Amino acid sequence: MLDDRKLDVLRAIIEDYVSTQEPVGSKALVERHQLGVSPATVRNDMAVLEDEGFIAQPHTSAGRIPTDKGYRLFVDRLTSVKPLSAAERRAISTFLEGAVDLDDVVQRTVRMLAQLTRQVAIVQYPSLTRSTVRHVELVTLAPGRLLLVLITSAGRVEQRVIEVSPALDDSVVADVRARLNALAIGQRLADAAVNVESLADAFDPGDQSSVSKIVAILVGAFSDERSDERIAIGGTANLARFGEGFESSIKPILEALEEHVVLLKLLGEATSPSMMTVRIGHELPFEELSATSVVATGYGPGEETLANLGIVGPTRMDYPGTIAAVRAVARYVSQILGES
Amino acid sequence: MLDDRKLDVLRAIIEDYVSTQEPVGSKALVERHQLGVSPATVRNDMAVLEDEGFIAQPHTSAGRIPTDKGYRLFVDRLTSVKPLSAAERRAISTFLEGAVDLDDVVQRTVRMLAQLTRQVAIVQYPSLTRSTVRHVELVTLAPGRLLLVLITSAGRVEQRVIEVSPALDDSVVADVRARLNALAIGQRLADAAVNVESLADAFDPGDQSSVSKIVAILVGAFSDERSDERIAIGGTANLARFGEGFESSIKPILEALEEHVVLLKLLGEATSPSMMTVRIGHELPFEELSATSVVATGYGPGEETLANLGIVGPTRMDYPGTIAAVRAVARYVSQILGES
DNA sequence: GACTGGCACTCAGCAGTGGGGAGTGCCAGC
DNA sequence: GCTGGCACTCCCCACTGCTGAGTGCCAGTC
Repeated sequence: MLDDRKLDVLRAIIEDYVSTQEPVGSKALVERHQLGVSPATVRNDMAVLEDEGFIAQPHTSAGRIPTDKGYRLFVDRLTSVKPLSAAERRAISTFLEGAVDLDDVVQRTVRMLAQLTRQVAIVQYPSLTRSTVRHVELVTLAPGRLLLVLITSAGRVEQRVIEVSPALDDSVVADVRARLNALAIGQRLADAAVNVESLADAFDPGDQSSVSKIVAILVGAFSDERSDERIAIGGTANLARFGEGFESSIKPILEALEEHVVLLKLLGEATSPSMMTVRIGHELPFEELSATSVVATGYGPGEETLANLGIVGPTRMDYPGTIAAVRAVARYVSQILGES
Repeated sequence: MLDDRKLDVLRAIIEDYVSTQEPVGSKALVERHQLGVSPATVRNDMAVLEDEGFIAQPHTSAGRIPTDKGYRLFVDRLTSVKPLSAAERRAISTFLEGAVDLDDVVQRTVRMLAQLTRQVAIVQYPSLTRSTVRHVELVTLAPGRLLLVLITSAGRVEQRVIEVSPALDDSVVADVRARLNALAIGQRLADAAVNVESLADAFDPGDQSSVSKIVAILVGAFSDERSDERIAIGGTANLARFGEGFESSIKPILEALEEHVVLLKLLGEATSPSMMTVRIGHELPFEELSATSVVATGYGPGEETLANLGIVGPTRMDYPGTIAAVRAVARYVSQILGES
């Protein structure tokens, strides 16, 4: 049904449309690509492609534009990821390596991604619940006033100030700290939460209520899903670039960017770092975003996915280039997180 | 030169233009406002106002629109802040009081501000350098590996992991901690930095290099100007609302929002919490933002300014309402920060 | 002197018109 | 199965004339 030449025609249409943003006709197509056939032949192929739903005509006497289905076929079968240039790779790695803490890593990543893809970039902060405990610290600030610090494998630091009454002896605090660490270090946060739950039982009745409170707050920090929603956004200025007839699509995107819940859904369920998710137009679970595509992937050290990152842009985008950029950035971030 | 009626006319023009977004003519003006004179008279007044540069005509046979100078006069002399409704006040206070930590306070503030003003809201995180030290904590994570935690008066917590070699005895660590706190608590960060500088001299020669390192890192945290640049943005979706002819102005705004340096400049030098800064169109230090105004103020407990917050919107905005909202939000945040 | 009604004038915006051009579908021929 | 040719469609653009909102000015009135 779709022989090689028809696929070539589809590819050519998409490439031209992406770069010119205008419907492409048969004549222009043979001029710009070495298809080796005449416009008339291309027209016949186009008619077939249109029947199959891969391209469409905005109006009778216009060229063709790709449909979501056309982009889908293109992404799945007609393109191989084009590697980034050496200069780009170098730029990514040096820029990301300059980061001083997790916050900085995420900020830099989102910038880098926006710059490379010239789209709106979204980076989810490494999930707390999916990381492991590196260290728990508990210190007395003042009698009855404790500071609890939780450091995770991804370098995230959470702290809580706890008021306990009655106050705990320093020796008890030290004991709690030691036991907490013994039970939690190296565990995933969810497991650690279970492990520490009954810690208070081991203490003097007089201290139990205070210890319980500490444990409760630590468990709360372990499972704070608010922190899973933290997200960084960059490159919104690129939205203006989409423009010229794309203005109507910019509003729903801006709205989506405000709603972190929507964004998280767009980034999708955690995919493994080696997998790319590309969702095109109506494939997204939001009708208003029918002119929008999302390219996302997971990231994290090794094959473990800590969180997702990706970009949002018009369906009319350079998929090979974008996919390559997203993948490359995800790899570098993963690597950096692995090191620290 | 400008009698009361002319000022009334200017006020009426601004009010109508802000609500309709269209040039307003003399006839419409007398119909919608009780000016007590005929259109012809209004026309004469308008001619004077135009001569003085307070209003302008987009083209010969159109109504008038206010100039930046017109808005300026309006803001300075023709308007009194209209108080928020009781419901709005209640909404602000309950919403902000639900915040669990500083990050949350800032996030909620920016949301609230965007929602109330229907503009793009910007909130600068409480400045580190301008706050005082509440507590410094120093604990041993492992031999030669220390965790330094700095808690400021605004509730900000900064932490650093420090590797020292040779490792310090726990007793030395405790001593360092005690001395640091003695020197720093209650001080402004900048002063604290000076105070602790020569701390290392008091220790054994063998420990001095390690202590110096700790001090150096603490001083670094005290004066980390990166943290002064932290900013939260919200309500970008409101940009789309500006639209219809305002599209050309949306791009520079998006670009400004990307550049935190620009934003900080827009928010302006720290003004006291009781002062509002309104900068209109060309009064802003960026030419591209000539169709944009900024309403900003400082916030912080008491008369002390910790940082700024404000909104960015089209020059054509409801100044009285916006000023009232910004002021109210700033007060509530200040109050909340004062409590915690 | 200040206000008003009247009037001529200006000009953006809109609808209608018509040519040009890009692109198509189809068909007959190779 | 490909190609050249041809009739057809219809967007786009430039041009036109009209309408109406709005103005500036002037002479008249209180």
